Amino acid sequence: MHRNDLIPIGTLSRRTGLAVSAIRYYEDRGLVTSIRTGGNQRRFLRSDIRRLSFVQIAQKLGLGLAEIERELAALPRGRTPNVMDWQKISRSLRKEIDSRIQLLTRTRNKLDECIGCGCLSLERCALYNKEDRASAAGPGPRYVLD
Amino acid sequence: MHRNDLIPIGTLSRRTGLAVSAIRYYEDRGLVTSIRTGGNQRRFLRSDIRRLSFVQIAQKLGLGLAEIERELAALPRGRTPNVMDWQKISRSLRKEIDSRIQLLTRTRNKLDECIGCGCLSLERCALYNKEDRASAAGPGPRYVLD
DNA sequence: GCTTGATCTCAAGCTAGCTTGAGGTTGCAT
DNA sequence: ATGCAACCTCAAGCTAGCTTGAGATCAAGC
Repeated sequence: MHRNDLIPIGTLSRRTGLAVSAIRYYEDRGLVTSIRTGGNQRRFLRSDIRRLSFVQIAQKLGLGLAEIERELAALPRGRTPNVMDWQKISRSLRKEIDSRIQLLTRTRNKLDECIGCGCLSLERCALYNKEDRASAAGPGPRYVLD
Repeated sequence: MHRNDLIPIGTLSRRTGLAVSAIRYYEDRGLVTSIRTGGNQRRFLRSDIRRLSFVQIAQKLGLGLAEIERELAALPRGRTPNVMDWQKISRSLRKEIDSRIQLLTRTRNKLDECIGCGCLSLERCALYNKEDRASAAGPGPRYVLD
């Protein structure tokens, strides 16, 4: 509503903790959009602070930028997201966390069995049969939660 | 128990599900070692099947190759690892899983609070508010991430 | 008006973790 | 002894997710 609803990239950087270069990269990737001033400088909406915060949280959960973009697609276009919008998308994220916890728990249980028999690599080991590998595939190197 | 204990890279590939090129890469990285035949072909120990299986499991948990190498350092050198060795290293992996589950659970709880107040997009939300304890750590959604 | 810091574009570089391709050799079955 | 799959090395390429650098422009305080 006021003029100061538009913030330059440096401010967005400070408010999100993201590097300016990262924000520009995200814009290229379509994760966030900006308008330009007469002098061709980017101006973002304040609500983009939250948008990029969401990106960071989702990333920590192991989602790739493409997946995050898909999640963000649930947010309205042309209107600043409201409480309901964020609730909806947050719940989606919660489901993601739940499934990851489940996967880890299953893996842990299987590892427990394998500690018992010391097998770890035997064909019959529950941890390592083909069937299981398919279902457990996904996270990859991005799945680093510090 | 003589020649049979040494396997070529293709066999190791089939037994682990890893690509031949990946195994060679791991050898370059020092995750596994081999001896050479007179014709310069690699020969691995049967126990390397288990070693590489461990690598894959650890990778799924989000560990980088460098970290995995550190874990593997716990295995004996010059002797084929026995059940006890693998039990020990498996337990180490189990701890890793536990801590990841804990982190996810904490994150989920915080996200729940935010769904409860519908705040993920509001300035006063504990997740994003710069003025509360989250801001002490600096900008960005640290409260959820840390 | 001047200076300084913030911003711009575009291209290239970087880490991780591999794969792919070219060109050549080995080893085992027939 | 021959054929061919499996093996070898080395270099380059690929995806993801950015960063860095060059060279230029913009915006704001004094």
